[in-house]
Amino acid sequence: MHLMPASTADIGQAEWPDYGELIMNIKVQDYISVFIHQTDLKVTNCVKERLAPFQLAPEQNLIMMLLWERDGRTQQELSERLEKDKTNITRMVSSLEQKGFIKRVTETCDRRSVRIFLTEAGTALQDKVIPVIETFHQTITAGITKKELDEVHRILTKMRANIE
Amino acid sequence: MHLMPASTADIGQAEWPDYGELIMNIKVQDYISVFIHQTDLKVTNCVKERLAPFQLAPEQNLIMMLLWERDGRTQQELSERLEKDKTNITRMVSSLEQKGFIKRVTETCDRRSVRIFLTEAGTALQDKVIPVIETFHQTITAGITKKELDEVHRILTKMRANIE
DNA sequence: ACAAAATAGTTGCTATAGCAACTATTTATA
DNA sequence: TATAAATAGTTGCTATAGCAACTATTTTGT
Repeated sequence: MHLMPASTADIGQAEWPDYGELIMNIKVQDYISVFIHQTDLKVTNCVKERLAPFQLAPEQNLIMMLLWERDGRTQQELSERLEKDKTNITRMVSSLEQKGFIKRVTETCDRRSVRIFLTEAGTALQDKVIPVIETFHQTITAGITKKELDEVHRILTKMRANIE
Repeated sequence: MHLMPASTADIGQAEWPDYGELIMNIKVQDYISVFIHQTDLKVTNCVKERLAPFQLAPEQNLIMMLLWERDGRTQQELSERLEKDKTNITRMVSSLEQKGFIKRVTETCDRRSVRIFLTEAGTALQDKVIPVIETFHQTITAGITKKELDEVHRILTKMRANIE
């Protein structure tokens, strides 16, 4: 029984649009999808702030993390690992290239592919950024047990499965 | 102890970049923030698909839901209710206006404000869209108990609080 | 009453996301 | 082998998000 926002669902009433004028405390935030979205925005903004000193946007940072692990990956590889559209990868890689953190090298044996390598500046960033990311994750999960995190993960996974 | 992705955190090792080459199953998805983000994208895309037949984008739909409850709201009001930047509201309202779902009326007693009213087309949309949204929420929460939803809500709220 | 401050909206910029359509290159196949 | 199909990447378009800076209007404070 979760079709309606929690505030009305527990008292088991009819469809909410019918009494929109009567119960004014209905909020779109009561929809779990909206709540997840707003949470995501707050989380992303926090990461954005913390990475701003390094000229690294949050999603660009994910690319850098993969490259710090091992560079010379193709955009295709980055796209698969990050589960992002290849067009987004193209644009993020372009941005990282403009900032001088990576360079693109066309693959000789398959000239369709581009391999991404870290520049010195890009490599140097690792020791500064990784601690920031770790501190962020310590902060956001403070006072939350592994069991609770697993529970959130499990239920969000179920929601993903529910919508295919 | 959640600074590292779950796969390495349980065995209590040092910083992950140091053995990136050895343990290849580290995924950025193991970070709860990334997982939440990807979940949000999947959820949003599902809503987007279901609302596409009505020429309504997901966030535009939230504005419509507030207006179906009661129209004549100012953009300021919409901004506060949806916790969105006023610039986003301006652009979403412009889009809804272009599609002919709403009209803007400048407030006579305070000519800085604009009140948003539904057009006939916008009003007519309610009966078609609300069932789609309700079905979506039934679908995404299928097999998930109220207790589980509350737990997710509680823990996500704690994460929000952790980052202010 | 008048200047300063606050408020409501708009526009420009960057970053992200995802679809469609395109180029270039490689592979598969008749 | 010539052609079709697949693959890698790019560009254009729309939608969202948030910051900075701007206009217009109203309210405050002296």
